[in-house]
Amino acid sequence: MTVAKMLQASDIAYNQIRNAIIEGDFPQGERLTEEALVAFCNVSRTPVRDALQRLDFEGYVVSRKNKGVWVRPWSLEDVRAAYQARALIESFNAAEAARRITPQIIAQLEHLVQDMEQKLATHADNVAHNAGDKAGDTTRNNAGDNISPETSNEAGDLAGLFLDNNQQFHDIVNDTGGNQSIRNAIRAVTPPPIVRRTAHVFDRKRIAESNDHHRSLVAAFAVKDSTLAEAVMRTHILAAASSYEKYYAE
Amino acid sequence: MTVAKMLQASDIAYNQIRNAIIEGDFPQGERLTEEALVAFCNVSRTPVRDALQRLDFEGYVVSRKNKGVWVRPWSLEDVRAAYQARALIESFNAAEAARRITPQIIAQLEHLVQDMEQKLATHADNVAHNAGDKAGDTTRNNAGDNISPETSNEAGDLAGLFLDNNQQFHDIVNDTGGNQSIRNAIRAVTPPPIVRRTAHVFDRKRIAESNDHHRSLVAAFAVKDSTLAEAVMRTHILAAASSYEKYYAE
DNA sequence: TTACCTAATCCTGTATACAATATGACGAAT
DNA sequence: ATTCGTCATATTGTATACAGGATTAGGTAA
Repeated sequence: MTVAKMLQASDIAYNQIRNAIIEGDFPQGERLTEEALVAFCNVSRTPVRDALQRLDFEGYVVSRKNKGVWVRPWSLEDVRAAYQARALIESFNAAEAARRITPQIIAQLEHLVQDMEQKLATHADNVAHNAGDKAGDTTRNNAGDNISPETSNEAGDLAGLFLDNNQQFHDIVNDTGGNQSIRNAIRAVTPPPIVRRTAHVFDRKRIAESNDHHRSLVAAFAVKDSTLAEAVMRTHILAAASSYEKYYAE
Repeated sequence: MTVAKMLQASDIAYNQIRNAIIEGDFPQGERLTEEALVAFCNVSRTPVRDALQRLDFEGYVVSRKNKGVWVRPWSLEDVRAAYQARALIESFNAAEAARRITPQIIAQLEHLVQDMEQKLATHADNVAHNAGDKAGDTTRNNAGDNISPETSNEAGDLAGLFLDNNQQFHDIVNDTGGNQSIRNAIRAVTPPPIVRRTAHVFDRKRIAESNDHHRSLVAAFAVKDSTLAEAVMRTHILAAASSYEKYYAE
């Protein structure tokens, strides 16, 4: 019995505002008044305020007490810092994941790698950047019983497909590390706006390269080589940072 | 002109609930209904909900959508994980701090070390554990123009004095590292409830030892030895974890 | 007795009116 | 002309009433 998942107002607000920021409808640095967002989302101020607090935590907006909320600007320096931090923490966690890995998890990762490979073979280059607001499940916090979807694209362009695939891959690896604090730290240094922007910067060649990193990581896991896993993960993340820099240098 | 700082309702709720959790008035695992907190704090549900969202982010409570909020239980395993993560990230940041250090910052750190040394000399052992709710300034988010006080004890026992001193020391070092993402990550793996609990576990000998670590760190900074600074910081944090484990083994 | 269904109750989510604070414009005094 | 103070306006913070989902108790059927 599929009951047509009912979305709560705070989730509607969260999804719509987040999506507008990602799509650039609300430019960086722009002020977001609650009143305007109420009109934009068709919900009341209470869920809008809830959503803004979440978006603040996740780095989409900056909020100043009694003043208001602005779309968070990300300087190149900010992005560099985020990737540097992520390289440190996520590679550390990859080493631990290599120690705890199981055949089942390896199979899941392998499936994702092959899936992406197939998509690379069958899809044409950059089609369009439509990220629908297709009402996924929601999460209230980072430890609830609902799992955040982070979904964005289901039949979209290659970059969107890669974004989802990559997200799933990293989620599995990060979970395998097993340390909840590390997971929180990774979340803190993996700002969704940047991940999304970076993915959309990737061309076919870069996506293929990234998938190759995933394949190498699976190979390291298969022999439980934690040192190699750590190095591959660091390479994978720093390469993404490099691509981002290169793209924005133009 | 000191105008007797006016506290907003959401801050009152935040401070009172947090303090009650720290003091153990709300035991781990206990459910906190909004209604009860309204009575406890004498503010309405709106600021109570704001406070709960903040406390959720900071690890004081866990929140489940449409269900409610519970005081977060910290298992020994959770604490171990937090310290392991903190050792990784904060020591990395200490290395960067060593590269960016200035004479002014060294002077500040030195002052804190000497201040603590004097307190060690003049204060008697464990007096009492009173952590007043003395209405400090507040912060809305982690990037606002208000600075979080994190104050807890001004004329209290030695452990309380150490807690403040230690907090200030680490804040300065962490800020010196300069990478905002790393700072966020450190925040994510430095759960205030655990830091406070650990500090109250420290006896005079452990406090002195900890202050010695601070002194060693300052020495490493003075010669800009980033490798040494990293190692000292790791030692400092893992030693705290060890003390915590030892204490709770009894 | 046990499993399941129903209904009453509790509690969280939402809307909205009101209060307090910040912002900007206008005018007076220097 | 410039600075400062005051007032009007805009916007955030708070209180509270209402709506809807979740939990539990009671009762009925197997």
